[in-house]
Amino acid sequence: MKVTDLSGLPDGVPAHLQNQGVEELYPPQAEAVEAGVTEGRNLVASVPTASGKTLVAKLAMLSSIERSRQRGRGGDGNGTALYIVPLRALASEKADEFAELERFGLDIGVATGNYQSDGEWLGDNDVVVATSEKVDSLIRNGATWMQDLDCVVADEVHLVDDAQRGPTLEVTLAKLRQRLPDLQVVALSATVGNAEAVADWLDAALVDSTWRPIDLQTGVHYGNAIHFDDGSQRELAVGSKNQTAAIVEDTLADDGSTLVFVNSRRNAEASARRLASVTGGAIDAEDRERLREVAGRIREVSDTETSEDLAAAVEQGAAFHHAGLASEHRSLVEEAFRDRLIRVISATPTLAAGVNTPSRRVVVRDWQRYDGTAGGMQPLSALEVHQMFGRAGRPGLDPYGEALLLASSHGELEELFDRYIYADPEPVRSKLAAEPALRTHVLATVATGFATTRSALLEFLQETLYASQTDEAGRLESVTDNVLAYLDRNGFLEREDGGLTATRTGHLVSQLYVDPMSAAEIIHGLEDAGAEPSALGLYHLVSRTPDMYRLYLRSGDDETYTEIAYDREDELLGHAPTEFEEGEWEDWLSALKTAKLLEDWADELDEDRITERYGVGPGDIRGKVDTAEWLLHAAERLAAELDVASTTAVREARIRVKHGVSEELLDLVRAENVGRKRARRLYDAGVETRQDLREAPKSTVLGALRGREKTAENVLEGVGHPAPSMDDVERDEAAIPEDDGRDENRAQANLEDF
DNA sequence: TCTAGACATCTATAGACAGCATGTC
DNA sequence: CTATAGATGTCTAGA
Repeated sequence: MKVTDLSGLPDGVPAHLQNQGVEELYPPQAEAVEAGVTEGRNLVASVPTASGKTLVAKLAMLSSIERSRQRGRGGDGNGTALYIVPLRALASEKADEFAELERFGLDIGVATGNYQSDGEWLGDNDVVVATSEKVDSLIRNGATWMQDLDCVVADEVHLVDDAQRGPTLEVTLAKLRQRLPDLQVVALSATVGNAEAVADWLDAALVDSTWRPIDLQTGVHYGNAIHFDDGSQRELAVGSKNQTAAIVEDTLADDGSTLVFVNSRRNAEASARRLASVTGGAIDAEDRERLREVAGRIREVSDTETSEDLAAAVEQGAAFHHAGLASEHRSLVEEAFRDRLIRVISATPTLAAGVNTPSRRVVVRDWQRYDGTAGGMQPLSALEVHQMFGRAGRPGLDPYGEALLLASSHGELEELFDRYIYADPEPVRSKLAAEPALRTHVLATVATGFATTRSALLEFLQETLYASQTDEAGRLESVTDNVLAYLDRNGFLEREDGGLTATRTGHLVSQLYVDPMSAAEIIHGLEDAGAEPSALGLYHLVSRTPDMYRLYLRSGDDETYTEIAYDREDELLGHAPTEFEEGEWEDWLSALKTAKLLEDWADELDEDRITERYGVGPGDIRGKVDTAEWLLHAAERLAAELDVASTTAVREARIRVKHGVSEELLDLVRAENVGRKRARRLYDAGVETRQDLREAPKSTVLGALRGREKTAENVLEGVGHPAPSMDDVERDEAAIPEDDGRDENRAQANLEDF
């Protein structure tokens, strides 16, 4: 099918596609059009990565907007298309990709937790890209523009299988469909075992294809050769002993790049270090210079050990990639890899699910992963491995892609072929009937008035994928009843003759988007607290909710934190478990460890000291701080609702953790361009408030900011200084901070604990 | 007695959404 | 209950 054959699209779209070099649709795209995506028909497309799913989505959205415009005749059609993604990083990536549609008069908006273009004005956009949680939250908070949706696209819909976040996507789609009977639903999925079941659930046509625009060869490396799926073999030059190194070397000889997937952060870092010695020799002077530049920018992001290790590897053309990295680190690495500067990345699965980083070769080095709940190593699913494989081959750039597994014995070679090369991906199974998932969604469904009786609630749940998949008729009902009882018991909703009403607190909890169990824990803690709970007490309280991903206890931590638990017993809120209740006690301690990290951050301890002390990466600090801030915001609202005395203390603890400063700096950090470090330097030089900043001698400010004129000007400008110019200002030597020395002192008090 | 290298033992384990109101080094 | 890489500790042979 040619693009010129397309109809029902805004004027100029086929011509625009031709300009981009698209003449002919890919076979799965043509199938989608034949199935009616451009005519408002529901569609499930189960196709491999990079086989043109995005164009299918664009065609669906463009045609639905065009239809809406026709209906609105004359006026600017007020319909909207919603594109749901699983990750925030993907939201901005997709929005950038859709930006080209602006030439057809479409506005693109983004809505995620940390970035929202225009509140209620979101509805003025023609296309909104959002995470599933954000969409759920928008529904809960009654965003009116959702009533005007014409088309919703759910990207990576196979993630409904995910135990934590899958139910959100599932319930969100079910709600949208129930509320808007004419809504067109397009679901894009990786190839899965039961795409037809998903299609049935959504009353959709199905395109189920394994077609790829670029050849993908899969195989297993064993001994000194790669055994491909088509029976062919490739002998590698004898050189490195290490399997991964041998493959990377071989790829380099062909001027290609390699993506190595491993099963832990530590392995990713170690592997990058080793592979750096392989890539280091293959880099010419010009690339080396550019790599040094990238390494420099990496070092600027933070001065932690992780940052330094990464920069050192990057200088050699290698890198690691995992969730402990700051997001700036991640994007620098991804960008340099796409620019073919970095030749090899050792990564945890972050990269498989995330943004677009294709590579000539993909090596799945570790096919098993530690899983504490299963008691040991578990094999990856075929679906996961296939997703990683899908990163192989850059359409239009590489002649082909290769995806490899590594075997260390002949038996393993055969097992890998059976398990991953020849195997079909697993079916998608809904995880909705788990209490944690239903807890939050049942409350939201009642609070938003979607269901006002028990039977209406059950009827709604019948519209989910879970209901269409289960044979156990009573299961959903009994879990729902458990959940209703829990919500009732905690005062979030009331049951009367089968009628369901959310209480005020219940409404608030639903809108705050926290797990009702988190809210219950916070409420108990706050009721137990006096007017002045300590910051540590509050950090501990939010750290032990199910919404906080706690730090692991490592060997020795047990004693350390048990001691702290007793030392600061009276600061901790709520009912403490005893040392003999093993599971609970351990949970209490890991929450305490997390709380200590937050306290250290709010006590202005240096980032690198924190990463060292808690064995985390710079990205982890950011993540914990973010989550804590969010939960403390919820706690603040709950405290106000309950009218307990601690509201002010909660707010202060929240703002301190947000900025990472102690109380005395709170005024300063509110100034533009002033963060925890600059605020501390200014304060120590005697500039203690924003008012001081305007009135203090400019030489003092310049000295405190270590003589950076431009920075000093920006800071003064930010607080409305009448004459921010630093021309002819001499820095005041007395105000210059003595670097490092002071930070060490500040850490002292805490160090004694360790 | 010292040291390099072989060998044994120990240790630790992926990912990341949400509210709200504005701005890091 | 399952594994494995890397760090650290211990042993041994050779000087």
